[in-house]
Amino acid sequence: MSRAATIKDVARRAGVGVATVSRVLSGSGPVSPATRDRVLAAARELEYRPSALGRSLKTQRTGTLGLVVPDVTDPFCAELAAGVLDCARTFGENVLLDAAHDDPGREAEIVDRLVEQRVDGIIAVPAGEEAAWRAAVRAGVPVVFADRAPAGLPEVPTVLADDAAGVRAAVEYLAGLGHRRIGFLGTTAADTGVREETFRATLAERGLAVREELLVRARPHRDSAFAAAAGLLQSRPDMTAVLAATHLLGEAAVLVARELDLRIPADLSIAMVDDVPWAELCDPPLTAVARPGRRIGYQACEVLLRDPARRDRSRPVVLAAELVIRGSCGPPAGLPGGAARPARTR
Amino acid sequence: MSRAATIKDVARRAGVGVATVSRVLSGSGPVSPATRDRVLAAARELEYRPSALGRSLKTQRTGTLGLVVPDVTDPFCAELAAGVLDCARTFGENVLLDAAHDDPGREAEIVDRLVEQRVDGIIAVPAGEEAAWRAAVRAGVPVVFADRAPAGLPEVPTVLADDAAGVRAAVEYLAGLGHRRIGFLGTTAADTGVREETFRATLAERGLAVREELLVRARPHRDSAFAAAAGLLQSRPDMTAVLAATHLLGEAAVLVARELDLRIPADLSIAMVDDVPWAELCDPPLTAVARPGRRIGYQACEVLLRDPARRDRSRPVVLAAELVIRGSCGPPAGLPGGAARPARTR
DNA sequence: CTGAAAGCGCTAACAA
DNA sequence: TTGTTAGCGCTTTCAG
Repeated sequence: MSRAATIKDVARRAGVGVATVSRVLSGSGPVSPATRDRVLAAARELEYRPSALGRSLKTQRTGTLGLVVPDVTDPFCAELAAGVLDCARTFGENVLLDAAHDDPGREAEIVDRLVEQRVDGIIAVPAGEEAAWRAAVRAGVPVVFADRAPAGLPEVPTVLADDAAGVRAAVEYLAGLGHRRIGFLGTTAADTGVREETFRATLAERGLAVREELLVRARPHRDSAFAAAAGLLQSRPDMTAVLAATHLLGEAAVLVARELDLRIPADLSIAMVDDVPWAELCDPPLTAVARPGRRIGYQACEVLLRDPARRDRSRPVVLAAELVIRGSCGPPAGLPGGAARPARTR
Repeated sequence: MSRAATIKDVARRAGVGVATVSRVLSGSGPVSPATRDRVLAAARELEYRPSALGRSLKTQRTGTLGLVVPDVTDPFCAELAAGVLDCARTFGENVLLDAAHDDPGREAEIVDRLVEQRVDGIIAVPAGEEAAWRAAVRAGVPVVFADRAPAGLPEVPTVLADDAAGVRAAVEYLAGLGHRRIGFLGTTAADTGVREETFRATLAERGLAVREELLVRARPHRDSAFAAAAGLLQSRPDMTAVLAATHLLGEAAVLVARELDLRIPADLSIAMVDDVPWAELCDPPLTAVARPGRRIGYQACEVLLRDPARRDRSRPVVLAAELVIRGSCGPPAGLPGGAARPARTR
């Protein structure tokens, strides 16, 4: 294997000009069947693979787009990425992936590299700081936000899940079951902000008092989630239900409850946002707000690629989130169906 | 925002030649401090971002590598991808990702596109067919296999988990607990082949008979996994333990056991290969063979990028797999401690 | 220390 | 219908 064949090699071998080879291979322009065959044959014999580099340099389109997520390992992000991949494929686009790990500096660096690579566009689940994204937009790279959007960039098209509706459904479900003292496990990160607000608002709508001591916020890391859950569950034995605003928080709640020997849902009902795979495997299976990660990714990609002209100037696309009811929630102890079980202390 | 600035614009603005700009920005060659400053200033004022396209065309290196996995949504693949991303970052390489969904045709198509993009190398969890990979190798693209490798391409460097050791540990653990009738849930896909072989071999080593009726193979899809698990658990009530060769199969086993009201581990011990997140959330938590997906990805990337010369001609890198013992396995019913145990041990 | 110029592989006018 | 040619933006000799 010497050097990869170039369009020139093919042209020479087929006894035609490079333009003809280009025409044949890209299917543009008129070519006589005879020459077409000769070119095709030459290309095949040389195992010619056109170089995207040359083409991109000329056409100013790379046929690849950037995808920036916080963490590929997170099930929601993975679903979202899968959606992007699906859609990109239908458009024949490649996907350059990177993880920013909620670090604005790292995110800025990634965006920088994506711009250097001259991607045709970027789909991002942004870490929050808008600086990096302003830069991308200024650089002329189309950007679409997915799942969340930094404040201050309303002109960037966005595809979101209807978190508010999901949380509202969950809280109403819990309240409908008879719960009056419902806890909330949130984070200090911006994206659980609307979840908390909606939690408060829904409680208020139902005439339930919002008890600040039942609302706790963890930093978005495993340890912190666990600590927050432990603190809440241990210090508030009168709490009969809890809503976790993320699957990490949900996981923490389940584990802490188990450690505390709380029976679910008899002693404590648990629901969470994000219907990750383990929700179903849990015992009892966890009630969760299913947010359509895959569809969000797919749509974000579609918004980016489908007629870029109209892309801007529209309000966010909001996709429905659905409450998936499983076995982790029940009436609070003391209510019909709940009282039958012995009340456990601690 | 008119047109993105090019190196020419910067040169003109700084009053120097393009070569000087290139030298300054790439840090190569000697430049007087004065001109360096002028160039830097001009670049900053113009918000100049060098184009990777021009550079790549010239240098014949794109600074990006391809990553091909079966499915980004699979927790193991996601971990592996995260490892690749980590390592690629330390080398300043970008990662072009795609999912082949175990479809050889699709995989071939992906490889084709990667070659067109002139990636510097490809890391793949291959679907099995070697044709596509031969083509890549012939095209002169360095390839490294991760987690599995198609037969017939021994010259391609490979990074694997020590599945055999992991399975052996699991079977010995089960046998040590007193189980004599251990079932095996495998797949028709090649990668669970060594797991099955090791399962048989270990049984034999311990002087236990291999009962063919306790070995079942599913196609690598959710439904099939479920059907296989249901078939095995329902028809073999005398089986006291089962080893699932993949997490999908493990999931199926857990769900079916629950449906059948089997107590775990009192009625049935379950262990599986791949320590996915839900293993810990399960009740009881599942004993599993933890295969280091992240490290596999990291190492595969390292092998690809770190001194490419010595890359070939070495045997596979094999990373240890560890048996993580949790609560899903216990002595079989009928043995001391087996029958007496309460259903919900941890 | 710096600039001019030759491509890298391809596409798209423009000619023929 | 086909060939020639001028770049796309960059790096890299090679002179100066």
